[in-house]
Amino acid sequence: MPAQLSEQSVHRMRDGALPPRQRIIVAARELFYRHGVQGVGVEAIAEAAGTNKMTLYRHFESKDLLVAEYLRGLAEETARIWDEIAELHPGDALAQIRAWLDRVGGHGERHDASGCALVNAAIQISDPEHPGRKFVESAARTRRERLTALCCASGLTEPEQLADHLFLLVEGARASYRSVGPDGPGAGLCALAAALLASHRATDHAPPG
Amino acid sequence: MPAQLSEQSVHRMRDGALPPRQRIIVAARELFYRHGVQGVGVEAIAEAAGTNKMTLYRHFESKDLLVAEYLRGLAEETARIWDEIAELHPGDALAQIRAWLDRVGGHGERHDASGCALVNAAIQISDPEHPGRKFVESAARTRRERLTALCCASGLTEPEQLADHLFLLVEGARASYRSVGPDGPGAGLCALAAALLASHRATDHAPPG
DNA sequence: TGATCATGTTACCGAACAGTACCGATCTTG
DNA sequence: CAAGATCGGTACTGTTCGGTAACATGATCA
Repeated sequence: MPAQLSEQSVHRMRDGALPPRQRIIVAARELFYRHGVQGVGVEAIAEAAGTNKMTLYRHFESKDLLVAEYLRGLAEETARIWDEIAELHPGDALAQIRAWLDRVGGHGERHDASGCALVNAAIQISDPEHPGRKFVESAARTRRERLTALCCASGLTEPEQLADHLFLLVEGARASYRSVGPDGPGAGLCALAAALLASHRATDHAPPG
Repeated sequence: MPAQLSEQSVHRMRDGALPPRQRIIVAARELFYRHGVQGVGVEAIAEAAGTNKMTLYRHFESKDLLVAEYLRGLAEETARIWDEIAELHPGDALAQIRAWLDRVGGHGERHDASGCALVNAAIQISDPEHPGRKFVESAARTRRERLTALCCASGLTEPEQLADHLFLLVEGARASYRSVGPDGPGAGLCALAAALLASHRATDHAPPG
């Protein structure tokens, strides 16, 4: 087995484009998200990547492992988003929570986020032994842990409960985004979350307003 | 086209079992939910229904229309659940809300509910012209309207906001159920919803008892 | 210059898929 | 009993799918 990245970086400058492996991942990310993991074939991915099926199979030994790589990339992006937010608001847990809500909940045009795609994929993968499931679960666990840690550090009351509450709100907004559409109940997510944060300010529950 | 239901009820008593059309619907409901609309073929459905593909196609002219019928049944069940809850707690909007939360959120063993399956199916159906999409959308709209109406009738503050809040919580719990598992943040849904209802009791934080 | 490696291309395989034709058995109803 | 309908079983079509074999091309590097 030769090294992959170093060898490819040699071939990367062929015509200024990305190497085929990267193009395949980009295309897979788009198509898997739009049509579902089961709704798109490897040939369509290869074509969208500007290559062919054979080259795809030279880089991914099966479609399941390509799916796993797709999910691994999404989980990685999720973790990266948390890091970026932490760097943007160092030491300010509440600001980090708000930034996260803005990022994952402010889906006017943006749904390139990872959480929703991970959940969607998890729904479509019924096999519990699928090589990609562990990335879905680890991403969900990471997200929950980091959100809980932020809530604890923010000084708000009942942080664990608040973290789960925020988690469910965001996940619900994303889930309903496809079935109800962008005008659904998810549109008011930011307002709801803001009210929720306000209600966890004091020792007692205060109504939002 | 001959009448369907009357002709079939004649054949219903063949050996005490359901007629094949009903068996197909039951099997499709189970398999579509477990493996996804795209993850199960018509032959597997027919076999699970104790019949064969030919009989299936005598009752459903295509797989897409079988999927549509599946979604129509789910939407119908959603509406029926609301009616049952209304009959169980007549005139008591708050009790109806609590009953709904218990029903759709108290998923220890039960996930025969329809909302989650509808959302899951919506995710897997990328084609906006699919004959089943209208049932998904109408079910979501119905659920939101009825929940909003209940919140308005309950005398709680900011009913529309509360309705969307509850909707997102429940939807988030169901969405995370598959990716995170039953021990995920959805486990505390009932407690979260109870606290949310309490926080919407009065204009100011002064619960009567 | 020649060896090497990744890539592109075409063709192919076996399986599964949606959907159909046909036949025989069974049941209801006249 | 006979007509008519449904149902089950088998076999079939054409397509698409995941995956592979074989060969040609073009770039890199010794």
